[in-house]
Amino acid sequence: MAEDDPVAAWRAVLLVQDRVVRAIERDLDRAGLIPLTWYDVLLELAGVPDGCLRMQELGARVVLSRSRVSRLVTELEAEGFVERRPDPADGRATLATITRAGRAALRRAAPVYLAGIDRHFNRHLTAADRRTVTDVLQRVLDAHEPLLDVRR
Amino acid sequence: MAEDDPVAAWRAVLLVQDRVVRAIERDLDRAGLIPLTWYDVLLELAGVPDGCLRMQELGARVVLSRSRVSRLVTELEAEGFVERRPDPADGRATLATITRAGRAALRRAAPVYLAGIDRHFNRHLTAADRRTVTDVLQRVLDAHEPLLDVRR
DNA sequence: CAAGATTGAGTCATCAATCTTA
DNA sequence: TAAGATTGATGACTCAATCTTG
Repeated sequence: MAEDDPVAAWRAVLLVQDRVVRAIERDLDRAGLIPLTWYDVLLELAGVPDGCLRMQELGARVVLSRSRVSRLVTELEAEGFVERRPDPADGRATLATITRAGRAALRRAAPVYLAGIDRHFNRHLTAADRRTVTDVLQRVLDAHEPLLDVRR
Repeated sequence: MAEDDPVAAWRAVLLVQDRVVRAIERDLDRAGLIPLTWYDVLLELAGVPDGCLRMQELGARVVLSRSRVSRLVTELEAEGFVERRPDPADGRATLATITRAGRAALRRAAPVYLAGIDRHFNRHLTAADRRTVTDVLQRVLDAHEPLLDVRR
């Protein structure tokens, strides 16, 4: 078995990300729930005390560009899951706030999302494996963005 | 430190994939080399004995849909990096074959690509970490696609 | 009819330019 | 002048429908 392939670990990350994301998206779609990008945005907002974040902050926490987040928030607003309001502290900034309906949609999707992560990913790792993967990849991430922590 | 977050390891995979892919794409672009999707396709073709693969096989090895691969091969063909020919064994199938020019383009991009993987990913892992990540994620992959091996 | 590949049409995502406020 | 956010234009990607051969 060739353990010395310098690209194997990286290829594994690429392939696993692709297969697992597709699987979870399929699960959510089949259950008639919100798409994964909506879930990720709502989850970030729900995870912060006031339920609101500046557009920029939101973009940094998610794997999407600022402009994509802007369009996504427009869609979420149309659905009543998020509200936009100006930041009182800085007139240039916009705060996206999760609504009660947004939290409800998130709550409905959560079981399927968590079950998906479990079934398509966690199930195949021991607790120790998960810890190692988290720690190791956190170090990679630190090199790219020192302030981002994968643990919420 | 909260080691019990059931989503942390998965989030780490998501974020690392995004940050590292973007970094490598930027490196290739700055050096005036082929884009990452072209690299991946050419690499798969170069890695197989005859330098040719059925479109379907190619799609399965890369993180792209069959239709995307079809369009990509059209672009690569226009550039002279790949040739299409019918499979003599099955008239329905098309074989994509890497050309001499394709191998040359791959060879030119390889140093930047490999340096990117090293600088943006491998550098932050010990050899033991890499092995663990590879083995663990290979198990996840096996559950999705039993026949795909991350080691070439 | 099923398998393999390609194409038409539409969605997703980004970059660069623009608008607004600091 | 720069920072924050949005929009116009464009490219990347996918799904479903189609064409061809087994």
